[in-house]
Amino acid sequence: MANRRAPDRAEPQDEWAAKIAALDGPGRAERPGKPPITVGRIMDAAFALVEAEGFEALTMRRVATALGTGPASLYAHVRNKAELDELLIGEVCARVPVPEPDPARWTEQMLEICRALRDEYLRYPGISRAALAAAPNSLDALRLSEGMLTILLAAGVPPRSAAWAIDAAFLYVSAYCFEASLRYRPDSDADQRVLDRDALAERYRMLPPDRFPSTVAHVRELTSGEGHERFEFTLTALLGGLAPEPGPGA
Amino acid sequence: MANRRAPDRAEPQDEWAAKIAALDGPGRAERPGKPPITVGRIMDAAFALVEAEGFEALTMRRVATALGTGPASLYAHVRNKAELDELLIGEVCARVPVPEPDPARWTEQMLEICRALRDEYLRYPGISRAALAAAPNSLDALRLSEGMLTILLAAGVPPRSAAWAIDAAFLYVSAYCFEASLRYRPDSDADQRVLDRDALAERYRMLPPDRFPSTVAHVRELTSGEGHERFEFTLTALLGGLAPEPGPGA
DNA sequence: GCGCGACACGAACAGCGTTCGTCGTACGAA
DNA sequence: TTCGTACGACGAACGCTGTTCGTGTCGCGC
Repeated sequence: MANRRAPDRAEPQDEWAAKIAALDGPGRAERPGKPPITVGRIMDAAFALVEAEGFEALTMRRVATALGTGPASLYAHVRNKAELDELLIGEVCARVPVPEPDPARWTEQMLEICRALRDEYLRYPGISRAALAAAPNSLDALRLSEGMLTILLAAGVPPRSAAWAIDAAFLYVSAYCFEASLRYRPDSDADQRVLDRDALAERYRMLPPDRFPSTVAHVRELTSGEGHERFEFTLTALLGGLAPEPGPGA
Repeated sequence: MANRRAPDRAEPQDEWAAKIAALDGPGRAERPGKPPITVGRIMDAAFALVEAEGFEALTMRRVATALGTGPASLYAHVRNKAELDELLIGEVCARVPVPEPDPARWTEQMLEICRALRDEYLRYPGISRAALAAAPNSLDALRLSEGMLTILLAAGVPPRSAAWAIDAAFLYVSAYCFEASLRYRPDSDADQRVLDRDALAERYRMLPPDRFPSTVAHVRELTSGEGHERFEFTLTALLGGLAPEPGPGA
């Protein structure tokens, strides 16, 4: 009864409560005396694997091998691969600092959070795919959400707009990183489906101008964007639409 | 030599040219006299499968079974599962109508395209995951991109902003549909990881108010959004940041 | 010293994408 | 008409995935 494996349907609400209760406990208590297999060790191995070879290489078997054991051993500490994914995303979110709200700098503060999350995602190529699926299910992600919400509310953004904008920002950051991790695959020459900018521009230029006049006329703009300029552009535009009315009324 | 299977590295530029050249040919010419296995029949079976059981069920084996054959037979007409995915995404994009640019209604016209694409994506649950990977590699997707670009340029949006906004809009629509297809899984009771709105609100309310003050104070806004209100909100905000200066200057 | 429970693990199952080699057939050449 | 050939279709298999069952083995409490 104690170890009863939940039917994957009724229990999660209880687990959620347990997670919340554990908030005040010793965070991530890892006894240094014990050498055996742990959730922490599993996560470390998983992170190392993703960092080195990308999210596609994150396999229960490979994690187990990295830990010097078989795949079955992992399932005593992690219910699923999906749960492992969620744990990784949670840890990534936990690493993102949330600044104290400063209403004068709310846009910049939002960008700081998104940038930090982006960099953390990009450090583990492809991991954002898991984030797209698991985003709102983690307490650590909720911590980020809470931080953003506080910043936006303090800046005077209406609650509904703030809530929806946070959702959109999360979604965009994840999708951006996912796409970036596809484009930016240095080693794996196996599946070079995505093109670098020059090849893309070349392809655009090959298009028939009568059918794609705007595209061929603006190849440069379509393929422009150094570093994370597009990232900044999109989030700035998104947040710009939220600008509250600071002056006359309240 | 004629049937030389490309090393997956050098040829795609030629294939791209071939696709462009085929633009003027008889579109999707499918001889009604021949009953054998065709790319068209493969795509039809694939669409039916995804529509009925979601993108996860889209398997080479299942497509082959639906066609009354073995999986190996498909590889004569489709190089990869990835190529099959791209074909499906292309077909989906091809179904989205692109309106004639009307500078007075540019925002609404952009929304029309995005809504049509969204509905097409949502008709095939989870297919947008493939879109996130394959977006800019298809001529049909480029047709949409061209249409949006023309609309934005005609409205006076600066080219660089237009190009980047189109990218962001594509990305958002795909990510939105991907997330929606996760939340909205009617039949499969196997993996009920994602919660409906009530359960989510309940979880939010269980949070400790001292740690998540803004979240618990605005549960209603965080879980609100009937239908596609969030979709409209985000795209409107994104496009709102592009509003050109129609008046004084040029 | 003994027993019991919890943890670890080897082996296996079902399914995936993909490839190899063979088979059948249908068409062009003689 | 008959043969040769070439090509589309396919059965079987490979290596991989996530996951589970039953067994083993270790260490702690009594």
